[in-house]
Amino acid sequence: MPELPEVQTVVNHLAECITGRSITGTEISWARSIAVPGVTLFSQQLVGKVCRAVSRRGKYIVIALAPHGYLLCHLRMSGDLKVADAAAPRSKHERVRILFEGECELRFDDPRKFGKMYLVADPEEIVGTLGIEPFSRNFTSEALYERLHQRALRVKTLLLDQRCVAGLGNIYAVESLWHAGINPLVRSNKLSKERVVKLRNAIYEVLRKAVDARGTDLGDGVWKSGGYSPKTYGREGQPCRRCKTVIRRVIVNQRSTDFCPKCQSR
DNA sequence: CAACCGACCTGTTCGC
DNA sequence: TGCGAACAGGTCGGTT
Repeated sequence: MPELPEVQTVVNHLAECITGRSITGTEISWARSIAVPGVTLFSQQLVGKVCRAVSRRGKYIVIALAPHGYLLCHLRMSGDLKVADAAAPRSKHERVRILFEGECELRFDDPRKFGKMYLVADPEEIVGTLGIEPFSRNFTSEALYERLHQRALRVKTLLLDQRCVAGLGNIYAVESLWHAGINPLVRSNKLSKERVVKLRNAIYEVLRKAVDARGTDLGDGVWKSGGYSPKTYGREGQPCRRCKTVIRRVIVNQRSTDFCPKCQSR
């Protein structure tokens, strides 16, 4: 479900609500939501810590704790993290609750149970292998070109590889390729410098607009607040927003991939 | 080396 | 209306 813009939306919410608060307890109803360490250690080490800051790396939420340690969370397909009043009714799919002083709690909802939380000394243990952060100054067309040309994968496959660019998922990879006019099946190492410049700019613009819109609303009720409206993703059979050609769908890496056969020809 | 497949899970939608 | 199949925003490890 969540890609970079949706994760950023969660981060903004958490930063506002739990920064400076201290943890008083935990409730874990699905043990496998805790990736590391074990459930017991996780709870023991969390109690008494203070939430120092909340940030994001790729699709990981990073909560810095005082006096030490980091709580990371990956929402995977269906996860959501929100702060709620202790008295507020709980959702059906709540997996972990982290209790704070002042009757407020962090709730990890995750219907499909794919999401994970990590309590570590150094976030690099988890996010160390991630690629370029799209909003950092390192995200240049030169850097992207170099990474695309290191391998001969279909360009969309490489965009989904978090070791290349961190934060893109199926929706925004599809959207970026449409904006850049690049066919998803093209080999990454065959892209010219000019096309990589277009791709870099498309990725940056798509993500920036989606963050501003607080993510995408796909109508399942989870990201209802998200106002980003995909131009191509999920529009198979409908006219291209640019040239009216019927949008087609192919499967790349077992993921649905919508594209315009004319704007994104080979 | 790149592509594919099954796991991990549950909920929703679609076709009959 | 009911029921099974297909599919869903992610990632990993093992095969082809």
